[in-house]
Amino acid sequence: MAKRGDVLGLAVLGLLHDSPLHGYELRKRLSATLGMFRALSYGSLYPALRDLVTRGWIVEQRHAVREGASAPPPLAGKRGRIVYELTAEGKEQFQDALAESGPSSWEDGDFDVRFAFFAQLDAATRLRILEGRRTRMSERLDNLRRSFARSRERWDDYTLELQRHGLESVEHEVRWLDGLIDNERRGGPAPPGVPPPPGTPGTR
Amino acid sequence: MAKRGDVLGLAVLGLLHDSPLHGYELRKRLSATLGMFRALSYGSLYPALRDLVTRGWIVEQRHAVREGASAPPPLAGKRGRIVYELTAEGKEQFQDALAESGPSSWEDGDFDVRFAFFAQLDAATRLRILEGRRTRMSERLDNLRRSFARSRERWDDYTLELQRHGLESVEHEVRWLDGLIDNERRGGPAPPGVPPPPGTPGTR
DNA sequence: GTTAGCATGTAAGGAGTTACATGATTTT
DNA sequence: AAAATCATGTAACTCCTTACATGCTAAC
Repeated sequence: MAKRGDVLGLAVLGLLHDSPLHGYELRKRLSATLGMFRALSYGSLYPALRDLVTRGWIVEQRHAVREGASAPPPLAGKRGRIVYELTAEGKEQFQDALAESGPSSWEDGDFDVRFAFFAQLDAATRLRILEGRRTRMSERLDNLRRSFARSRERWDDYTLELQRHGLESVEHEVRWLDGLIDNERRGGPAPPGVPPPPGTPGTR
Repeated sequence: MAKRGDVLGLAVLGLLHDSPLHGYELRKRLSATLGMFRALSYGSLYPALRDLVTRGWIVEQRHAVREGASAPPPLAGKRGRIVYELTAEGKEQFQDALAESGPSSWEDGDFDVRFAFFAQLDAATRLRILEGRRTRMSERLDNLRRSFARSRERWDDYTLELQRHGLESVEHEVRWLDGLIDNERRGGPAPPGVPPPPGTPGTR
């Protein structure tokens, strides 16, 4: 990608892996899917695309008119769609970057994008990433719990409630990861709804 | 604050409202409490403090040595703690900015900080902010549900699972807000654990 | 023919991080 | 006396957004 930890670049290559797409469409998919629930701006996307072209990971195909248009006068100085396609080198880079299962891959943004393309990783790598993420989230949980216990008297009820809710969210995330790890270990190649470990026992 | 929507400035003023604090301590509290669970860097904090000083919202009190130290030779070119204290104007600014209950106050960062200082707002303003936030989150939920339904076939199981989990998190947030609004309407001045609406029914 | 949505781009700037640099105090 | 932690600060940089600007295509 542009650099180590360029989540956007990784996501774009991943989406282009299936089929070539133009910028506008890429934005829609990035916004709707990859844990990137907030709309990504064009001011971010287009420069990133140009960067990937410069690196040779993707190539442009310019189209002057709509797909349905009869005559395809390839380009006439006018502006049309620019469809991007993954190059062979882009594919390689994508696989390498995706399989990276070190500390950076358990951080929020990185993890989400990797998870979205999990189908393209082997089971062992998937497990390594999931377990790393779980450890990371457990650490966060411990910190929150400790700071929550410490601040019990210092803060008013609203601040405490905010912290309690944050704690709960992280606990939920850890349980989710537990389910996924379980599923993955069972050799279950896909998580169809993630059946919560039989009876959905108590909170911790 | 520095500008409309300066969450950090608002949070600092809020923490200083109780008692004067120095930068290092402020950072600890900001990291541990205000929904800002990730550690804030000094490279952000100190410039922000200087900015607030420039505006006259806070003032510096320099201390050359530790509190326990005998002689307090106020300052001798050496470096010591700098304790910041809210000015009268700072208090005003804080109250005004905190009570701002328009669209920006229902965005992620803004909402969390305002919520943390809810005790200092009147019940009507609290309710307005909570309801705005709830509407905002419901919108987000609708978008996610629509995009989830639309993409059912386009995506593999992992991507779908990621979206499902995101959806679930937002649903959880909406239920949390419902509880808080309920509580607030009942005149309940504080949320002691937020009793989930009696039986904690099914997920949706 | 005009509005709405598709499509691409640039410039400026906001809000933060990392890496660096310094020094004081406390603990081992 | 060394190591850990407390404490403050700067410079460079990253990643993203906003506001602007352009033009094409479809629908009313």
